[in-house]
Amino acid sequence: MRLTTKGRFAVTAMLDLALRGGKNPVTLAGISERQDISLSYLEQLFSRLRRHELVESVRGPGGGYYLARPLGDVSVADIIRAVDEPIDSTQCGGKENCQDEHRCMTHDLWMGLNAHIYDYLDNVTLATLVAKQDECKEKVLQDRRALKISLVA
Amino acid sequence: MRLTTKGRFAVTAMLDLALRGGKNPVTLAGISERQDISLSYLEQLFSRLRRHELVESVRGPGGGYYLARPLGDVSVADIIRAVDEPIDSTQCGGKENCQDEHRCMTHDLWMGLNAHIYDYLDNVTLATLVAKQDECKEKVLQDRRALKISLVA
DNA sequence: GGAATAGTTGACTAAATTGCTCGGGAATTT
DNA sequence: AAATTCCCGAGCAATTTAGTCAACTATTCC
Repeated sequence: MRLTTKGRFAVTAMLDLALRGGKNPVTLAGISERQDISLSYLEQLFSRLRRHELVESVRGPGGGYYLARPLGDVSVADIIRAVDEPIDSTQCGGKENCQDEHRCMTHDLWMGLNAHIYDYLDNVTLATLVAKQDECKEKVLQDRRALKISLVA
Repeated sequence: MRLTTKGRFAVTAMLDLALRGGKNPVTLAGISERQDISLSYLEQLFSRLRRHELVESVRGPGGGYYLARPLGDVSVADIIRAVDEPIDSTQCGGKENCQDEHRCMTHDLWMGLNAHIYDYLDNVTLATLVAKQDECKEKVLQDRRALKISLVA
């Protein structure tokens, strides 16, 4: 599993999609502007997201992308898996011979670590993130209210 | 937090160090051979690990590296933090203005996710990995015994 | 039908990162 | 003194990241 800015961009974009996505599709141009990601890069990312059936597209005016599944069914791990190349995993390329001390070490252990991280990211869905987003918004409102009061007082 | 092959190499090397490290320092040449990582690359990685005080070095014949702390005090996150560049975190570069909807999203949420992953990796130490390694060895021995029995029978 | 909108695709590129070579040091042991 | 080993910097090929550009197709609206 690789965790790079690429995956971050993809998650951010998908989250934008999740937040804006009502009945109408969301345009890449809009995401590009709001999230400050270049349009062409988004095109590349969404090409993959579409091939992995995480989003669906509508062409023409009023078109754009929308999520192919409910928020709770799209995990962060799904998104990262979609935009990152297949990852050749370990250097021994799939030989599961645990006999050799080294293989066992580099292979098995790191894979276990990997699996655990995936496990976690598999359980963080867009729904989770949207919920947190709402929480955050709520907090901002509260802060503003508090600020107003302190200014008045 | 970035999770790349670089960090993987570093963790693998440190694990090798942990497994071999008795009273005598372990040479990079040895790690290089056992783990199939180029010596020069190891030198670069260990230069950072040393600067982060995760390892200590002894020069001259019979020299090498040894862990600067007990196994349980070196987490995978420590290692990755050491070899990966300071990571400029988010694009907004540290402005904590949650006011703006986008910043809040890309910044706060991803940072939370990050924190969670770190949280996990902070709790996986070399001691944890060594324990797993021993488990694995045990398994191999059992398998061999089973194989022997089935061959004899 | 024609214009505008948006996705689709492919080629190409600049910059950064990865992983490595080489060459020379400096410290330490024998 | 010689061998060993860490130390360090320059440089380099391959890959990845992030992006530009250009041509194309499907769709909607007029």
